[in-house]
Amino acid sequence: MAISFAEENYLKIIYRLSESTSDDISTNAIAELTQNKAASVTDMLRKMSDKGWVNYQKYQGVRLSETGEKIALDIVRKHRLWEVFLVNKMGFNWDEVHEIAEQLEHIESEVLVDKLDAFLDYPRTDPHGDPIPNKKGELPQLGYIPLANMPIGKAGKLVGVAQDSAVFLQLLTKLNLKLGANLEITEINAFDLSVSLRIDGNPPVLISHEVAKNVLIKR
Amino acid sequence: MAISFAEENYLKIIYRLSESTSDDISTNAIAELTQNKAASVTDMLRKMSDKGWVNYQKYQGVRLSETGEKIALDIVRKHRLWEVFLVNKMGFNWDEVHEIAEQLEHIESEVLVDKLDAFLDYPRTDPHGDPIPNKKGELPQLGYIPLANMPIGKAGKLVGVAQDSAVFLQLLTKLNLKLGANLEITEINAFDLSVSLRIDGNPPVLISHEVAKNVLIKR
DNA sequence: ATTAATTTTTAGTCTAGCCTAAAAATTTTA
DNA sequence: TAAAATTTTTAGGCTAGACTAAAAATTAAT
Ligand SMILES: [Mn+2]
Ligand SMILES: [Mn+2]
Ligand SMILES: [Mn+2]
Ligand SMILES: [Mn+2]
Repeated sequence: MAISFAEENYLKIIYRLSESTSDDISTNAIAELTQNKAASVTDMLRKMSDKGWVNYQKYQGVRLSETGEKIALDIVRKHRLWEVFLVNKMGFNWDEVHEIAEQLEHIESEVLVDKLDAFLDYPRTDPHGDPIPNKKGELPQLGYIPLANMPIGKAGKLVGVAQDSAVFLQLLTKLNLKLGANLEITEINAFDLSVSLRIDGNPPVLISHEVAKNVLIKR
Repeated sequence: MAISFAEENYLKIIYRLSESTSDDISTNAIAELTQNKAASVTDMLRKMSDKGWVNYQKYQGVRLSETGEKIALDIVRKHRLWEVFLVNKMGFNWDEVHEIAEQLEHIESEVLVDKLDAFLDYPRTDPHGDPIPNKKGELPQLGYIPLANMPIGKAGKLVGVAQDSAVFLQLLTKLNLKLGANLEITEINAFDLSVSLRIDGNPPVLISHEVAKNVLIKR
């Protein structure tokens, strides 16, 4: 049996949750991202465990197996390559591509993915600065850090975002924060951790800590 | 509720069957193309009839309603545009694209289809010479006729195929029959209706009636 | 015009993937 | 450390879309 869209989506979401923690992933966390109820998640975890894609013990949370991670990385690769296609070739904005890529990531053809990769000139990152796994599932090491962690007075380049919700991306665009911009923190306000930020040498503007946490820079 | 892949496939297949007849389409004919059993088709026809996409009376066969035909034409449009993309931009051969387009045709984004259409320079036909419906569902009138119907001695240009199975397309390639080739029938053998054919001025070669029926030319 | 063959529909089942409500386990709080 | 709150699982149910086997309708052949 071939893998289903539902299974692919679960694996991808477990992968995403695993990126930001070394703990086992909870049923509830998965339920929130898949937009399903916890009971449905439990069901699916049992099935995927039987298939050997995850290591799951009830009440103990779940982790991807090696096979599961490979599958997840392949879907992530497709998702991000298609996003590059949509932005670079089809002229979409970076806040418009997520839903379409969510569908395109399930297209099944290894040859197509390779040809697409070549057509796009083997991009290392997607339009949000996220790294694109190669054919073998290896991620390029990018060394990106959240803007919120950059010391005052040092300059860095905006190279990615830690989130790709449309509202967030649209806010960045409004603030003139786009990929490649030169950033320097001039001040951090102790009260709310908001940040005074110089963008491309212009007079500083104020952004929230929430934004600063989700903007990725390279020094 | 959004339309499902299964429903889209049924509509597209009923459309395809309707192209070559004005009769109502039989349950069995649909079953053969969808690769399902007749009982499953009956089930689906009832459901699609309730949704107003087909006119169906049991034992009497089925026809697309106006809405149903619009949906079908939209899927055909997407299928054929994606085929052009795969051949012209991704470098696939014309016998390799059908299965992938079968998946891509279900991607839901009107904007994407329009952008793709523009990206491909508004093609009028797909890699098999089949007409691509426009946004409104109108098909360009191409005036293609089967090679088998061309009179002896007259010349025509190969502009399409009436079938796109991989074996057939590969045979054409082997026979050096590709889109754009200049064709002239020099002889038709009464015994088996096989055809002596001059391709681009070369010495005549023999092709079967079966092939001649499925090659489309414009005079 | 019957009978036989074929086609289509009905009836009953199955699986995937979801749901709600209730029970059980775990974690937090007092 | 016992009670309360939260999380997770179980139990039972639902729909979409398939299936098989049997019945009914239509079509073809005597
Ligand atoms: Mn998806
Ligand atoms: Mn992305
Ligand atoms: Mn399809
Ligand atoms: Mn085609």
